[in-house]
Amino acid sequence: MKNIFFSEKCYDIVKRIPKGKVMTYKSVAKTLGTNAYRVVGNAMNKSPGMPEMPCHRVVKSNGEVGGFVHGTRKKIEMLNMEGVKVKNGKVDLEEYRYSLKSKS
DNA sequence: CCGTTGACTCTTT
DNA sequence: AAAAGAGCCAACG
Repeated sequence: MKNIFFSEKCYDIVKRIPKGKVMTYKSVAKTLGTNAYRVVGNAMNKSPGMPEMPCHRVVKSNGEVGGFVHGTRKKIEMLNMEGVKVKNGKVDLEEYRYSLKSKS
């Protein structure tokens, strides 16, 4: 039993997203066993900036990139560099959506 | 305990 | 299709 903040769990999940894949805020929250998609976003925003923190691989459910500290546009370019093709500011979730069980 | 805050999501107009 | 409203829930003061 780990008594860590919800945010910490989010970071753990996000860090597990493989390159070239993306996860929606909702999926991350679901993986953590809750529907607090908002808290996931908040957690990313207040992200400590730890290394290997691909917060840019977390997107909205409708495929939009969402927000980013350096700007949404920057995030899109990063995703493209990772191999995720972003069309008109959107990601093909059908192709890049990634699922992960938060089994310890 | 209560109110505010959010890088969200879904439904209705 | 685009906009507005309602709903979701942890962290903070």
